[in-house]
Amino acid sequence: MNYLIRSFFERDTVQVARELLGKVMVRRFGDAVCCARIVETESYTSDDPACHAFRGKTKRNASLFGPVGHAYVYLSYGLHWCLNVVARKPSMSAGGVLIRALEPMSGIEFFRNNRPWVKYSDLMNGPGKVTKALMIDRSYDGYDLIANNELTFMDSDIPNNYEVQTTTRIGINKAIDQPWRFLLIKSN
DNA sequence: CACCCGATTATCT
DNA sequence: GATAATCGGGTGT
Repeated sequence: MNYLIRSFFERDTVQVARELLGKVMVRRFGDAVCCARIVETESYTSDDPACHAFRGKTKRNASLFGPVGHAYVYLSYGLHWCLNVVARKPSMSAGGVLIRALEPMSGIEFFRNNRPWVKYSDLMNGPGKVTKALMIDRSYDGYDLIANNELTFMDSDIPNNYEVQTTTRIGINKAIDQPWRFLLIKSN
């Protein structure tokens, strides 16, 4: 397995969101290497009213305008951190892919560290849960996910028994008809 | 500077 | 399936 390179993220944001399905999120806690498959993403770009960057650059969303392959981390509902990876073609001013859900593969005991009581199936099946399990907070906003190995992506093929689903995005009230949400579902 | 509300989750029933 | 929790940005006074 190889790490994803920066040019992977320097393409159309929707395409990156789709192709990120099945890739592996790698999280290192000290010497421990923990992996989780990406199973749900959403695309947000600066020409999209639902995107934080739609109304221009602010202190909060500045990372979305920064180099691709870096993280954009923001607080949702005053409670939860959400992890995005900056991705866009060069002609687009800002854009990112929201990592909405992961499926734990290895190092699960580390992912459970914060919340040992949660069911396996509730561990990373939501954007706020993803950041809890990965122990991501505001300090990772702007973090380079390509140049570092504490948190990064590995290339991987989608296993045979999974299928890709495309739906409209959820939890938003603007541009709600765009099919920019991508899921990986076990088909057996 | 006050007010409003959201790319959600946990914890009830 | 309803609702409380909780806070920083955006917007407009």
